Amino acid sequence: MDREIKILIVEDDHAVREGLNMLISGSRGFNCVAACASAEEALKIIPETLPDVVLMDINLPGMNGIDCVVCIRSAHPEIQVMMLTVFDNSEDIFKSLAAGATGYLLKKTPPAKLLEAITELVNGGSPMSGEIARKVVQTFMKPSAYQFPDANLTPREEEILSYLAKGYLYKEIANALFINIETVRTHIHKIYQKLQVRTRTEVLLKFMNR
Amino acid sequence: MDREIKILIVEDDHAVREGLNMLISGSRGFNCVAACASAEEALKIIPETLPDVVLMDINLPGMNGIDCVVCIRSAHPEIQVMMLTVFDNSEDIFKSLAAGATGYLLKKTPPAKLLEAITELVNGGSPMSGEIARKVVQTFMKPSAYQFPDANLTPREEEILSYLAKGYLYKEIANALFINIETVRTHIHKIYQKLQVRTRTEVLLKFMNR
DNA sequence: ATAAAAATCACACATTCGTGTGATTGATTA
DNA sequence: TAATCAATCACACGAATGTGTGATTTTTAT
Repeated sequence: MDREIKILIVEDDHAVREGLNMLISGSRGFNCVAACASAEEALKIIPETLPDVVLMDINLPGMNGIDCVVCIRSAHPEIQVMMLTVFDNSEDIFKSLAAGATGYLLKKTPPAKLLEAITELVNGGSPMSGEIARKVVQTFMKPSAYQFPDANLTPREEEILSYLAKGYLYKEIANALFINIETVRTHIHKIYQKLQVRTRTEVLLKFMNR
Repeated sequence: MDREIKILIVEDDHAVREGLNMLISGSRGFNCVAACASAEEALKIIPETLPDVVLMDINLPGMNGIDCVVCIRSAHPEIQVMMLTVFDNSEDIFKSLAAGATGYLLKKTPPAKLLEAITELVNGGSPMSGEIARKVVQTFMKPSAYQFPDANLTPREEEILSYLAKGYLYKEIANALFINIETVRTHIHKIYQKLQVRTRTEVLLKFMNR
């Protein structure tokens, strides 16, 4: 890890782009291999420059940053993409992560923190601004934290529920647990009563956020 | 934010517990209000001490740390819990977050980073060790994102799919769209072919991540 | 030791779901 | 204009699911 980190910037605002360029180029261990003003330009240059990290704005003319991430990651899965944007709304965050971004910083991040985050990114981390991380973490809380704990499911019921939620057929659950399918049906019947649902689909919807 | 941050430690290993206690007590702006060796002890002391932050080990005698988080958060939702453990397996991570923990650090975290993370926690962030954050972020990446957009669903099929994903029965979809249930079945049959699935549950699982 | 809870299996019935095949109508397009 | 596609409806069959009721065994808790 004593090689310079090759960075490519995608940012349509000229001033911001050049600011980032100077910051990176002027920092030991970091090398800015390109600074693009559009997603299209970046996609063209990436095969030639093969950066380690892409700093990606979301709001771009033409193709947006999130779709650009999809393109980059499908062609070069080893490239780490860090979103760098002013948007902190949930939709952008989760679309970005779903698209394959592994970091998400807000533009207000101070320069030193940005460089630190880039380093963490190439070292297998996923740096996020505080409020971003909180939103990400909170998505794990809702379903299981509110409804399920008070449903008072027994350990066995929890176990069967987990198979149910994975889409296993009753007979498959029975095979996996070495019990009769009738037993599976009995358990699921009780689970449904406790969770106040009537179908497997409703269970799935409870796992998600409605 | 000029008040001292009140911290409660739950950690069964005596040496680690005292080490943390000394670190916190010896740092300006941090105040260790209690250091407990078990979850039960913590639950008893919390109402008296009302900490801002709880540092929680997972592997504890008696009640484990994750269940302890559930108890704490249900009684005191304003208390922030940071897991502090040697375990970095996915199950512990996601159970902890589901239980309501908002931070997750590994024990190898250096003291300065730990204090920084506690500060970030009370400021609305969700500090995580690098490899933890990466695992969390990766759950949002969907391989299904490839198949869905290009599945070439017609507008009507998309519409019916949306009802399907909401858990509507076939007959309910038919009523909502003023069409015959047979038509619904035909559409769904084609949708399943295009999405390469065999059950409604598999569709839901495609919507989710894995 | 006894009561309660959890886990197991059984049977019957009705509903829902997924598949296969086929047909009609209207709109789009080559 | 002919071919294609989207949307509609129909029928039949089997698989899977959900419900109700009841029973036995094991484990846990009081």
